[in-house]
Amino acid sequence: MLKDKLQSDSLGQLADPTYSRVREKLREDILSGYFISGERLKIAELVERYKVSQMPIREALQQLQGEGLLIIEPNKGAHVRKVDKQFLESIYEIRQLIEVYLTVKCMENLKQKDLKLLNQIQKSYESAAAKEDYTACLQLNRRFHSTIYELANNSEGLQILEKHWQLINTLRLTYGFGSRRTAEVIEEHRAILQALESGNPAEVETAASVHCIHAKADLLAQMGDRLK
Amino acid sequence: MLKDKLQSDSLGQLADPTYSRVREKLREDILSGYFISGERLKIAELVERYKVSQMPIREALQQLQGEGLLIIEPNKGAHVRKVDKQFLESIYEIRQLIEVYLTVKCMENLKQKDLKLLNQIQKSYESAAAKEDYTACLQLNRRFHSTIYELANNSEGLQILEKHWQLINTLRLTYGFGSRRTAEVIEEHRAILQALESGNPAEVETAASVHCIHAKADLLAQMGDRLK
DNA sequence: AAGTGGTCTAGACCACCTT
DNA sequence: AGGTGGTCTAGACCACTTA
Repeated sequence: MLKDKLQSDSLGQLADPTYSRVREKLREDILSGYFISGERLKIAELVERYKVSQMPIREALQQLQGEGLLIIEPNKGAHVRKVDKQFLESIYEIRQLIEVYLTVKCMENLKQKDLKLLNQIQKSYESAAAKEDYTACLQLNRRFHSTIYELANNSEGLQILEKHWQLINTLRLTYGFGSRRTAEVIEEHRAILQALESGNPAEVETAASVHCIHAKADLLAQMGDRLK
Repeated sequence: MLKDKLQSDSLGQLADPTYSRVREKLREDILSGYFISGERLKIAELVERYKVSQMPIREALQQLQGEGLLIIEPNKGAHVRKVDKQFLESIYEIRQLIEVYLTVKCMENLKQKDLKLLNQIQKSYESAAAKEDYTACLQLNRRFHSTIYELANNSEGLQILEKHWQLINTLRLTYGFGSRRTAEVIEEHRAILQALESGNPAEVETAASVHCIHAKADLLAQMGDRLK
């Protein structure tokens, strides 16, 4: 029995609901610049473009509004939020506050086995980087950080950082992938690990800050003139 | 020509779209404890309860997921997020980070006319408090802070704080309104204003922190045993 | 293997902005 | 007043879970 409906990806997992796929595609189309900043998104056009009906489109729009990429006004529709330098900087400023806070706070609950796990993830990252497997790098990078954040026991902060991740990850995939920053990332993660092991909050704060600032600078540099 | 459809509120403004009204009502019903923590919300039930069809329900659910009150899993529906002490504390921790940051950062752009406006808002607050007009107090309190936040030029932080406001405001309206905290709020706002006028960042940081910590303590006290 | 409940489609309705 | 486009309803479809 052939299920031609399934548009499962190469990982072989089941197809997501339509609204999820539309959301991903729309996010890409906004961040890649297909839709112009400030443009009004008309549902009829999107229905045409993505070949689905209104409901999944609207759900996707709601979700992207939650991510800050759209502004929806009742009875007036959705506008694309300007993704300019100022927007990205505002996100990274907030990110830094939260990342540093959570990384320091995780020390309260950090056990030996957690440090072991982090070191293990780090090792995997380093070997993925050596093999130039950047997809694995992205995933391991994320796992490294979310392991730390989850230890901090702060659901709100975690949720905000997850939201940002969607956005940043899409930007990374759109503009220059396989960043040559892997070597730097390895250094910075090592510094964070070492600081966590030392148990010195000030050291952790510094290491986390540095990592975040560099990540921001790298992304902005990669996007370069396409911004604004 | 009678428009019996309009369920406009006492302020005389036009009725919001159905999904907005459903969202507000649902938020109330979640925060007031009508729905139990972790309960699965079935669309059919909500259709019954709010007397509307599925689409506005689903849009409201999406938006509340964005606010962190719900967790939606594809093909599995929506669960109510536990609104317990830990959840509220995680929100206030993040709030404090952002509030303090934005309040300090607004100093970069703060002009004389802005200080004048803030003093004016503060004066209005004090006279509303004297008249025990708590609805006006809530609004003026919000205006005081959003005026400051907007000067900080950080759209992401502003958006997060707005999101929190929806939640906190609903909690305030649900549990003990007309808080006896107005006198304290007046003092704390004065301290913030004075710090801003002094131009001393450390002083601003302290004043903003204190204000946020007290707000949290007050809300938790008001909710008291109803938490957990 | 049936049932429950989330998801999608098509079309009607109605608010807002033109002429 | 007419048109454009957002919003809502009803019912079909289909994924996931019970027995």
